[in-house]
Amino acid sequence: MAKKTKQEAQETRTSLINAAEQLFQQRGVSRCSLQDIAQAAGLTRGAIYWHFKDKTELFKAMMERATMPLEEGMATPEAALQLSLAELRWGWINVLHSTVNNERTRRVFDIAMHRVEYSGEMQGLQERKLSSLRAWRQQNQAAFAHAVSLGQLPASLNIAAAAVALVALVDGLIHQWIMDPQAFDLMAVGQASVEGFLNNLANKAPPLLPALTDEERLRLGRA
Amino acid sequence: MAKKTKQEAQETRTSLINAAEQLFQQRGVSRCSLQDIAQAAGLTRGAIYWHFKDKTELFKAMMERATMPLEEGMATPEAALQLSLAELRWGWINVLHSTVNNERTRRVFDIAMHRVEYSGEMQGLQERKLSSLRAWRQQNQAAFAHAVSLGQLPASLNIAAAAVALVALVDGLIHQWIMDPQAFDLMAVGQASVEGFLNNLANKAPPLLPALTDEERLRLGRA
DNA sequence: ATATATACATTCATTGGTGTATGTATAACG
DNA sequence: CGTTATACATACACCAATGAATGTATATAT
Repeated sequence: MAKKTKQEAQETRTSLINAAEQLFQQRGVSRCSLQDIAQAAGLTRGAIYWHFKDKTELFKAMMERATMPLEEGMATPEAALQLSLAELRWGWINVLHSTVNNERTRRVFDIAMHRVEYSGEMQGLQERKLSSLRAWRQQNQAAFAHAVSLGQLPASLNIAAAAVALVALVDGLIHQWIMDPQAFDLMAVGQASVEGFLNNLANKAPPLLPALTDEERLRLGRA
Repeated sequence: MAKKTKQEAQETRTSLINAAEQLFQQRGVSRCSLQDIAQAAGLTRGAIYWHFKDKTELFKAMMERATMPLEEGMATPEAALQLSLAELRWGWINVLHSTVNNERTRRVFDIAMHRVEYSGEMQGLQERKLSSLRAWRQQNQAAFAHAVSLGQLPASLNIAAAAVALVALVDGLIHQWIMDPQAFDLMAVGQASVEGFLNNLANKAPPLLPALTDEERLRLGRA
């Protein structure tokens, strides 16, 4: 077959990634062959091996294309030190928004969460995800520290724990929603949850719950 | 080779599951063969095919063994209607506790979250997980409704959204901790988060954050 | 005590997938 | 306008893994 224009070559590359994205989600990464992907794109394995070293590299390219725009939305570590709580909320809302409204983001989240095994060659991707998580925690913690310095939040606040919890909250919401999108309105519940969380960091209401009883503490002792 | 006692047969069965549990976590489910598992258990594939139909059934048996004790800890739908917030908190703390202290629970969570693809034969397992999630939400929502009826929580509370958020919070915390256990103390942060969440459901503090600006709302309009 | 079902081990046939080597028509370049 | 690098398609060799078939020694039931 004939050589294509550089322009056309890029188009086949993206169409390969598109096909991979679809099939990865449908059948799982390890359960669809390069043959399947090439065929779905109307090409052959030759095209894949020309553009990518192997399936792992194809997968990485697919992830990169989808996560790059999201990571650009993150503040730099220095900028995070000046982040206001309103800006922090805005960042989270943006994440939720692109999760709900960007089909590609949704698909790739689904793939990253349920259709791939993070072992062997893919191990590096989990560490990448981990460092991304750490960055989110850092950003939130910095914003909390800033709010404390402004007196918006009490100095007694455990900002590290609060950052972990807020990241967990949103991550968990997205997780649940990807699994079952019609279970709830991610934008509505997400926005309310984040705002509720942030608002409640400031107040010192009397605890509704009594402390754990001695018996309960004891029962935690056994494995 | 010789026939074994029923007692011994059960022991080989569990040792097969043990080996699978280890290898699934280390290499990922699809990346370790039945040969690998049998060998790790000091047996052959014959033993596996005797006790299990195929790898999927072996996997299911492994999951079942680990998740059964956890699901027993859940209240029945009728009992959930009478659940107090303190009992709800106790349930969550128990989940956190067995996540931290039970090595098997930890391993299986790791496998279920990062070392398996929920496609094809495994699809059913995702739906199982989904129904489990729904059950948790239902249980929490019922407890919230009960607390509202007792006047402990305001009638204006969106109990469905609150249930979603609380499940997401704990799920997200466990998720993050499994990925990076030394990042934070799951028991401490988890307990504080759950208690904070529940306590804050009751109060009506003035919002710290201003409403979204018109410009922000506009920016959400575009994809 | 004999027969039968059990609890595996061993062997075999098949296959789906990978990586590479090779072919080839044509853009791109000088 | 000829040459070369490009952008694939095609063909080939090579497992690694599966599932089923078969073998076999011994609990277990009767």
